Amino acid sequence: MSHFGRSGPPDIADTYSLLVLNITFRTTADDLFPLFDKYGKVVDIFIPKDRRTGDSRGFAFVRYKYADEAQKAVDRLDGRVVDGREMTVQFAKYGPNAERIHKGRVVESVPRSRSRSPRRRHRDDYYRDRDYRKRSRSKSYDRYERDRYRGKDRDYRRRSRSRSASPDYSKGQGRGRYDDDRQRSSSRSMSASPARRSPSPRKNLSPRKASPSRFERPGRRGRDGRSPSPRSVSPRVRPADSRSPSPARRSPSPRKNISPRKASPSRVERPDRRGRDGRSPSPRSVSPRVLPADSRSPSPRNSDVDE
DNA sequence: GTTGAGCGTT
Repeated sequence: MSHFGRSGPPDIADTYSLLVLNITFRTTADDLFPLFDKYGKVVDIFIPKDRRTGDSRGFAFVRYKYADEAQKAVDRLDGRVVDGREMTVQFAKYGPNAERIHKGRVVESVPRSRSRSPRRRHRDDYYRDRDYRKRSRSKSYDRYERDRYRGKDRDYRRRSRSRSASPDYSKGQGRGRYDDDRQRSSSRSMSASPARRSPSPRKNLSPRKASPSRFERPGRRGRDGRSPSPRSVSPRVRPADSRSPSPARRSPSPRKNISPRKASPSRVERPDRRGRDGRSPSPRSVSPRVLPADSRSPSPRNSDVDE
């Protein structure tokens, strides 16, 4: 039960919702309650869950009774490491009580310690979606549509951000994961210097921490920190493509290709977008014609141009 | 067992 015993939103007449982002997928309202309750009266905590899987989505809504307390919680708990993850606490913009917050002075009082600018776009989307829902007749259908659209949009944004290379690497964008993966992969060569992985590059602007690592649970932070991303699992492998014996032939097995001495730190971006996108759900070649050894067409053309 | 720059519950 995500709620505290009530089935549904409590009295939102005088409550102020806070949006808690970047929490672990296993963090529950019970875990967040003591944290937020310390700074004020928490009316309710709600953690949205996925309709399909039922798991947490990674964010939660904490309702405070008073705005000042909520703001204090935002100032204090924003950036706090919970369960090995740095959660982001801010006032909820969209929601049942958003109007109330907007009317009040809280909307302007938000310190916005961490400048998270790119958010207007989502707002637009949300409003657009909302409007669309009004026009739509089927509600449940719309829900699924929204979910689907959201996932797609999310993926697209991720790629865009990756290329944009925003200076504010809040979470490293998986850089640490890559390093870790590389390090583990090339166990023989310890060239990968893990010195670049900073625990928390962001500046903790919480001068006085009531309890820095009070609720931090030892031992659990390592599990989420190194979540292996499926994107970097296997580079594009071309089956049955032994033609064009170029000098730098890429052997079918990616493992061999990785030469230990070649410790070039140039992390080339793997254009795995199409791989993940699954643009071709239908196998273009169910039976990849196995090129016989005798019929190996030299094909001087560079077959690398696959883009 | 799986994700992650994200905004809501029958």
